[in-house]
Amino acid sequence: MGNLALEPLDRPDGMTTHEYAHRRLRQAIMVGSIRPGESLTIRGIAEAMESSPTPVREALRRLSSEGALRVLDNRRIMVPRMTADRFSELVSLRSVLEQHAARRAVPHITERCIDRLEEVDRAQDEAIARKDNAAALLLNQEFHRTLYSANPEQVIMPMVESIWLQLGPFLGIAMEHVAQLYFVDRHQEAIAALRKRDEDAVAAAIKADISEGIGGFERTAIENLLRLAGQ
Amino acid sequence: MGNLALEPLDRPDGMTTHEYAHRRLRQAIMVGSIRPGESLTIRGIAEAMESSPTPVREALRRLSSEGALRVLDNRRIMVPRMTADRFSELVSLRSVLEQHAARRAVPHITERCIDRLEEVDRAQDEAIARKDNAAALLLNQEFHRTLYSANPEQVIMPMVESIWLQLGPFLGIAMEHVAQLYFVDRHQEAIAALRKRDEDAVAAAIKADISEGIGGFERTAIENLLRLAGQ
DNA sequence: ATCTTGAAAATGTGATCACAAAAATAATTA
DNA sequence: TAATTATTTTTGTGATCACATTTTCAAGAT
Repeated sequence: MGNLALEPLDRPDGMTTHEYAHRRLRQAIMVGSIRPGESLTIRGIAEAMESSPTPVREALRRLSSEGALRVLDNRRIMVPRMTADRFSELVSLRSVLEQHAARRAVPHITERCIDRLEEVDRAQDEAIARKDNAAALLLNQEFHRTLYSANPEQVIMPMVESIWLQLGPFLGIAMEHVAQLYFVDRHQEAIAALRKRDEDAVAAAIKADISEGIGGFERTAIENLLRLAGQ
Repeated sequence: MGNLALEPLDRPDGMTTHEYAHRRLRQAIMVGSIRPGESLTIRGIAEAMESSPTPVREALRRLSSEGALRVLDNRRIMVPRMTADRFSELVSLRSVLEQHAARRAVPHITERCIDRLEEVDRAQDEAIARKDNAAALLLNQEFHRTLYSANPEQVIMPMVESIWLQLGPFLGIAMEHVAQLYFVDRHQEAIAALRKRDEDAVAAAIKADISEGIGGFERTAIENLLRLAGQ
């Protein structure tokens, strides 16, 4: 069980063990470095991160509540397999959810916040230029997160993250089989709309960003990809 | 810590202890029988349900990932306090989410499923007639759940349940201070639309059901209610 | 009386252990 | 050789314990 794709992570002190385990597993799943169907064992993970079953089990339970993991009848835990139907369900929900999140953020947007968005977008462009898919993926998420988090009342963000978490494994597969992920960037469009505080335009930009990005996969392409990956 | 409003629940055999604890706490929160601000202790709950800290802690972690509980900096766990802003955020998200869930369910609706909806709606009307708020609440949820679950690909339902979970405590307060909850019933309208497989009409019915139901609380009414409840 | 200090109790956290169920492997039989 | 059974190992689960932090409460000082 040493083959677990779990990169060590920065651990601020005061952070509990279960919290650390949660973040590490979460990130691994989010960028697709744990293959769907691969079964995770509590002891294996505990050993890999030099702790004990108790906090790892707590982390796994949280992740299963977040939709990132599925508990089978055998009580074995794994990253859920992707299907074309599930994918389409996830993408359509993502679109609706993030459009709504964007709208609800607009009234709270500050110039300071827009500057930060520009900055993140620039960093993402650099990551794309140097063909660093994983970094670009994380920076893309960072962009969206920064936008939606302008709204101080955070009830939507956890759900958006849950969607990302569920799409993660598919992105991992896509990155393995497609040399270079095609990144769409409607971010500048979103930023321009934000400057004008135009909710409809912001929502439209987000919708386009999603539907042309991850939503751009054709159904048959997905089925082929999944077949190729032996799912 | 014996004053925990935790009614025992049916426990099918084979159900794990942490799962049982999770369901029991979840239901208590959902119908608003745990007061926001009341701090929950692991040992207290473990004692109340005659088990030990380990599985209870797992249940609490899951519930916090589901948005039902909040972990403070002191690591104490409590039901989040409601605010007028958070309430409005929750209701608007609920509306968007459930309209989408309803639309995605329509293509999968069967006659058998509509019959079941009729049945649940009838049961809810009976509960309302005998002024049993808690039962009516659960049956109302059952109606919505049955509808959305017609869609076999279940990625939306957990999020809808998360919203319900977060609104639960407020409903508990409302039930304490308003003698009788005013139940809106756009269910017949939804059923009629379902028979015609009219997505727009179904979504409209759900939207009305929510906005005239829990969404019908005026902002000032909510603030007064919360002040009254000492929140 | 109010505030401060110190001890005692309560609480969250994580490691460990025992047990039962499941999976994997070895041995046996047809 | 293939299928079946028996044995061993692995794994999930939950109770318990030790430790550190927090909270509570009582005694003392200002």
